[in-house]
Amino acid sequence: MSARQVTLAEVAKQAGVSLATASRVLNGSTRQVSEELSDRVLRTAEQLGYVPNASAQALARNSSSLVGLVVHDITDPYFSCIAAGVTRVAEEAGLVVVLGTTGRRPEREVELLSTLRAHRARAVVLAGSRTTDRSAQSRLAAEIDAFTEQGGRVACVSQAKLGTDTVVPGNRAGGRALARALTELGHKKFAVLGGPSDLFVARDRLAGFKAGLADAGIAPPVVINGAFTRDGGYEAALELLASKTRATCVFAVTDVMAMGAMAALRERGVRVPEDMSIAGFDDIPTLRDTVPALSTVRLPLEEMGEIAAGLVLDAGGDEPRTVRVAGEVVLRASTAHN
Amino acid sequence: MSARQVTLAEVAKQAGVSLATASRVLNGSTRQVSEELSDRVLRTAEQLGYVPNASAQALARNSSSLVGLVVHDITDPYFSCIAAGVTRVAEEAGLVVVLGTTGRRPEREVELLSTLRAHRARAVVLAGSRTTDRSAQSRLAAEIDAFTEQGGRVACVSQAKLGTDTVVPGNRAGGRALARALTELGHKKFAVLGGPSDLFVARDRLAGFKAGLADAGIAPPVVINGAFTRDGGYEAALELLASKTRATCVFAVTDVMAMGAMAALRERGVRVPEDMSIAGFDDIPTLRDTVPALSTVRLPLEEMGEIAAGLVLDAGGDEPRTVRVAGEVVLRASTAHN
DNA sequence: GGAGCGCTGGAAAGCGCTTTCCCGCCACGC
DNA sequence: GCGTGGCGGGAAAGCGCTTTCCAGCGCTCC
Repeated sequence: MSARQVTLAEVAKQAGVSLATASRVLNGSTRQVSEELSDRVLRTAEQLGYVPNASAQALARNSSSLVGLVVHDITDPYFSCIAAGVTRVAEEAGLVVVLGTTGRRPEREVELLSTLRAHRARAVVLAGSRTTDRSAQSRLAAEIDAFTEQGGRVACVSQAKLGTDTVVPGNRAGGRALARALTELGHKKFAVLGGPSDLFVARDRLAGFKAGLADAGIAPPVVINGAFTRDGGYEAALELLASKTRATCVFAVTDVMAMGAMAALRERGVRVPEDMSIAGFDDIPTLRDTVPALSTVRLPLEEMGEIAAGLVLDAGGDEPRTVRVAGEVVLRASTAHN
Repeated sequence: MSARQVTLAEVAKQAGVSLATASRVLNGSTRQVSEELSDRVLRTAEQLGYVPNASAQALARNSSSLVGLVVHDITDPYFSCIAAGVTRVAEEAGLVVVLGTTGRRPEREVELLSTLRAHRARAVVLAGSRTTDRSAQSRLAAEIDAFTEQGGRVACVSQAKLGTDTVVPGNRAGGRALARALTELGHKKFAVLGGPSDLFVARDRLAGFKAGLADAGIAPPVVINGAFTRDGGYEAALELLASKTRATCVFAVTDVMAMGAMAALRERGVRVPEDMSIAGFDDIPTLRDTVPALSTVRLPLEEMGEIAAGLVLDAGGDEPRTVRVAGEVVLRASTAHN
């Protein structure tokens, strides 16, 4: 194995031109090369099966064709949708996506960023949501600085106070609109399965929801925090039931949590929506066919990924840019009139 | 921006040692370095925030720390689960995962492999399923050869006759076992929503299913082919209904297709499982909470990703290895006695 | 008709790192 | 006492590419 690798030098020699000329032909430089030589080089390269060594190019050019993508958990459809958007844009731009997963550990995010820096990634999209953990935040900020210092660009999806380009979904506005829609169905007593309290996304959705209830002059909801996962929703729902709170409508800050919650309700014989209405947030495509269909706030997740990738790939000014993406309330069968 | 990048040379100079020594300290070489110098180098590196330039390392060592992962569609939970397994193992090994998506275009797979080759990726996991398309296969095989020639390793998930390491899920056996389980429920008339006819995964599951029916002395099923997606399942189910076939049980070769099919049935007023039983294949975790709960064949998807990554990362002999992974029939509420 | 210019091609200097090779030093053994 | 290894340190030769700089050439323009 390991047959000698074809190098530019070999192509050049075979084609009877200099290294410089071969390089110019095979990698669109500004310089012109006569058609004759150009043809010869192209043909030889083709024939030898030449593939440029990306590491060498990266080293010589001091910039690679790597784009980082950092998510908490790629099996979470929220992230996989964003990932799809990011990869599409990156691939169109001829770049290659490096996927890192943090497992929701903030320090892992820092590590990944550092690795990406080592690889001289040209840009990074941070899709994991920020937390209120001060020290984690500051270490992350330091890494981000180091990264941008080096000429790399960084964009975040969802809330971030990191001075980077950001795609901000309308978490608060969405939560608020959802609350209003639900009050219009006649509900008066709400509960919220709120995700980890230190997560900005969760906090914003909750805050918006509370504001929406307040708008309608309705009492604040009972809030039960839990993990940002299916199981988190499940546990939180059980806790809600155990607490004997008399809510008629539950808002889970995530579709995935809502799924877990519905499972819990079902197990306990609570019918949705007859006994309890439930709504989520995100409108995960994979979950659209569930029964009862989940009321939620639709976020254009793939598009958000695309936007983030777009931001991070075209240079832009020094000003951090912010793109707001609105959520749209979608009422389906999981919420009923009360 | 773009403050000068800290290089090994600077660290070495600051620490008052040679480049060689600094390199040896900072990248576990076989050579020993005295504790004193070692400490000095480490401290200086730390202090200067030195991060090795991965491209330069890759170039000098002629091997990178990149692992490729090629999937058709990262939003498909089947692939995202596998991706999770692959990334976990790769990250534990200190490697970095490059994610490529093909959008189910075979030529894109070839392109990606070529890109990965350019990056001197040390290994690639091909998770997309193979088709019967001869020419696409042969071009892919050529790229795989080129890749391995260069010292890279390749592993495939699911059926592949490509001479690479492979993780083979028990598609046929699973289909067969499922068929038997369903006949034991008393069903006699089956339909299959079969996915694209040129896809090995689909064919195998179908073939196994047919074999299982034959085992039970039951007539072959009506087969309706469609795309390997939710919408494919939806369309196929509509077609099935339109065909007036009198099946009491439908097998969709994929959970995702089964979801689409259930949606179609529901829309048409066909109750599951009362009027029609339905089963899928894969046991996608995200879909486990659907109602009615989907009967299926469970595949340990994440584990399959882990295994594939494991195969591809530890050198192994020249013999292509094959790891078989069994599917386990899980009957739930979507299939009823007949 | 010669100075100046634009254009193409090639030589060569890096890019930041690894690794070979060599050198000096210090036991150690006879 | 002196050859012999072994060992830690450094100089320097690459790894495969890009890009600067220069040389040569055919023009145009006074």
